[in-house]
Amino acid sequence: MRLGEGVEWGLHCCVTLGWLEGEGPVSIRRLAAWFDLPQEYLKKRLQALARAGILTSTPGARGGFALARPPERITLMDVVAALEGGEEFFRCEEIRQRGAGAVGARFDGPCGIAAAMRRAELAWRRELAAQTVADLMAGSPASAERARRNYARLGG
Amino acid sequence: MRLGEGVEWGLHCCVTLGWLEGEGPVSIRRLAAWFDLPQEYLKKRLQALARAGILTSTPGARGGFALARPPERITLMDVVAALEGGEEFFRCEEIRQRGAGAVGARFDGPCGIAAAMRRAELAWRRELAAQTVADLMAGSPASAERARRNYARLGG
DNA sequence: GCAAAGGTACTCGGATATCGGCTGTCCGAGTCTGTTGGG
DNA sequence: CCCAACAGACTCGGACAGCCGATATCCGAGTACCTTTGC
Repeated sequence: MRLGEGVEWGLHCCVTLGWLEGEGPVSIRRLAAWFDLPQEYLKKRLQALARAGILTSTPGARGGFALARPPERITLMDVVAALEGGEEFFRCEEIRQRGAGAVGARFDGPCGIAAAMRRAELAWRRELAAQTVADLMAGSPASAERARRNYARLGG
Repeated sequence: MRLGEGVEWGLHCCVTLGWLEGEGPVSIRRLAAWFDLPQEYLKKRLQALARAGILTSTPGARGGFALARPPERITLMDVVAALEGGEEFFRCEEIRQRGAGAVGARFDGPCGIAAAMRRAELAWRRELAAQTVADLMAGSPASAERARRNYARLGG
């Protein structure tokens, strides 16, 4: 099992957009050049973040993407759910109700296996929800300064 | 992102094998009939569990699969790792080091985003490691009795 | 000087191609059990 | 009665096909800013 690359891209883009706050919207072309990523596919992923209300997108010349709210109010869970669809890892197909093993059984309560997997999944989601983009920005303070410098250079 | 169905199959098989302890090895044909699952593919998944030391497989006539250790010592993490490869959800591709955004940067420490994702993933793994097959067996006590009855009927 | 027209840069959404992994099936080889036949 | 040979049941490992989702690209349409043109 594996998360899509779009999660890494989206998180890095959110952090960078946080650092570039105040510079106006950042075009997808610049963001793709920023991380050397395929422009068209990165656009698709950021559009998903915009649909989820995490980014704002302004069309037209000098348009682009920006954070829709302050980075303290964007959790990693928000980003992951927007990019991965928010579905659960484990989908219970209720195989306990099928086949010869189910003969004569009553299935009142929920499947214990599904409940156990859900517990683990909730722990994951809780941990993701406890961390925000602002935390990630604070993780490497020197980078904010460099981001502004590099963005000015890229602007040409 | 989604776990393979094999995880659900493997967990249900482990619980059932726990209930049928003492009946000798259970053949893949019976297990497939037990849950109405494709026999050949289920075999592949159980072979993976055997390679991981969770199940024992005895060849020959009247052979089959059985738990390799008492169910209290088989965690959900063991089963998931054996069936899903134990790789991490999030693989950091170090895109922070690529493109125009990386100009003039030094990347001493680990990537903060990777560290944050790893924290969440560890919470998931910890939760899975805290639950055993024995816990799942205890979840529906009436089922153990029924399992033995149905297994005797299936035996013919 | 000012307003209208056009060009440019950008996003949005859909359509399409490609690739890898999960699902599922099949087959040959090896191993153990139970039976059968000869001494 | 005993031992050897055989048949059956089962696992192991590899090879292979089909399908779906992730990745990647392209195009037409819409929108905002900027420049040019005409008065």
